[in-house]
Amino acid sequence: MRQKEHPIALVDCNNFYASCERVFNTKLRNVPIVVLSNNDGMIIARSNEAKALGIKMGEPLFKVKDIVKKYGVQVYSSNYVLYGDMSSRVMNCISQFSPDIEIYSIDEAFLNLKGFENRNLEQYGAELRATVRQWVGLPVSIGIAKTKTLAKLANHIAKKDPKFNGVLNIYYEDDIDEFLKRVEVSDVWGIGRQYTKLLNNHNIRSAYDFIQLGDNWIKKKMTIMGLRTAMELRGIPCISLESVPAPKKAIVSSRSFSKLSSNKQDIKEAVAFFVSIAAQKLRKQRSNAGILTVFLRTNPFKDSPQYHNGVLMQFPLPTDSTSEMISYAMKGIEQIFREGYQYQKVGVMLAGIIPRNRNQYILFDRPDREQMDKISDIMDKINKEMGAWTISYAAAGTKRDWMTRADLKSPRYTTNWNELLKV
DNA sequence: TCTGGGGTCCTAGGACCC
DNA sequence: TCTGGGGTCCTAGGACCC
Repeated sequence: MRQKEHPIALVDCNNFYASCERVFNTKLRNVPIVVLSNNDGMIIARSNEAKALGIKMGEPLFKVKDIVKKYGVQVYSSNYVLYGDMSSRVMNCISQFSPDIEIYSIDEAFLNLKGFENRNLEQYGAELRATVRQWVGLPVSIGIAKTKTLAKLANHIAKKDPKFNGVLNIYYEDDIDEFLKRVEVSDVWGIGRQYTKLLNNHNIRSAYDFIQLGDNWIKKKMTIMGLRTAMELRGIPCISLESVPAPKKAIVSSRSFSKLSSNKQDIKEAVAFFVSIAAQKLRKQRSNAGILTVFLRTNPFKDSPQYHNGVLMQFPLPTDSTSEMISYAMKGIEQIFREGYQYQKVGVMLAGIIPRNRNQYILFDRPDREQMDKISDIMDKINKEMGAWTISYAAAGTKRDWMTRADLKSPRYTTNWNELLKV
């Protein structure tokens, strides 16, 4: 017999980036706010007031300029240092409520509430919500159910319907059909644009409609992933809680230029810069990478000549050395760079990632391997203590005028002494 | 003028092997 | 003038997530 399902909670910050901006600026109460992607290109977060004005997620800023002007929408560049710090405050706070927590994204966490079955779960959720509000200043919504997908669904309803005061528990309900009927299939976790189109074509509109479909049909059209989603909606857990984050299998670092460039030197600097970031992440999780991919592309939204290309290179032995990676990346750029194009974006990806065991290969490898390890360690330490990019490879440049634009950034209120909130 | 960045998993199909 | 069957590994592409 199946083990009895225990309650799972999903805690999710409302309009996270927009709410973070609001915490430190009282003038932003009840005002429409949007937060922009890197390069200030498109809208990636909106306060409720901005949503009400019809501003859509992912819309380019220039398309809503009129609305912004007319209604005095407050516009911010994204400030990841601030959001990252606010996120860890929220997570610390949530952790007080359950020892078993999976941090799912910057603004969401699943909690295992095993052993809490006999408590009043609504009240527990309400307490959690009030505590985050008080300690960190951010509004959160909470859904509690038997599976992750149902917790997501409950959370979604809690966020939309003010009647629930931000907390909806459907764990005890024997009959959750009413809840499944009020959620559109496109709002189900795991069902995106393509599957929504497919399902709508078959006249499936709600989460409830979806789970009436036969397993074979679902599996055939939506792979095992779709079937898993259906099972979860039927209250059968298929997706477990991962309290220890798995090491990354791929590490990507890339960014759009502030303006297009056809200059090979710029491109090379940018690539070296991205390699440095990726390699640091790799060392942080104590892994080595066997494969480096370098890619570049022109702006696909422009009419100008298009070119995009990438090259995959294998290291003789898996490595975590920035300098070794840079030298390969430079060779890669030489291979794929073409004169005469306006490049918009370059980047690198590390793959073939395995746990690090630095000493393992020394016998078979270049004698300078140990030296490289020492250099990496020292550089990481200096940058950690004295600030990012205190020390870096010359190849990564110093001017970096190709760097991303962020003209509308709020101060780093919580992490930088010079930008503390003045009272 | 102006459209992000960083991940995951699954499947089909090709290369290759015996 | 006929052309198996079964297995593994890898990659590209497509779907999804935030």
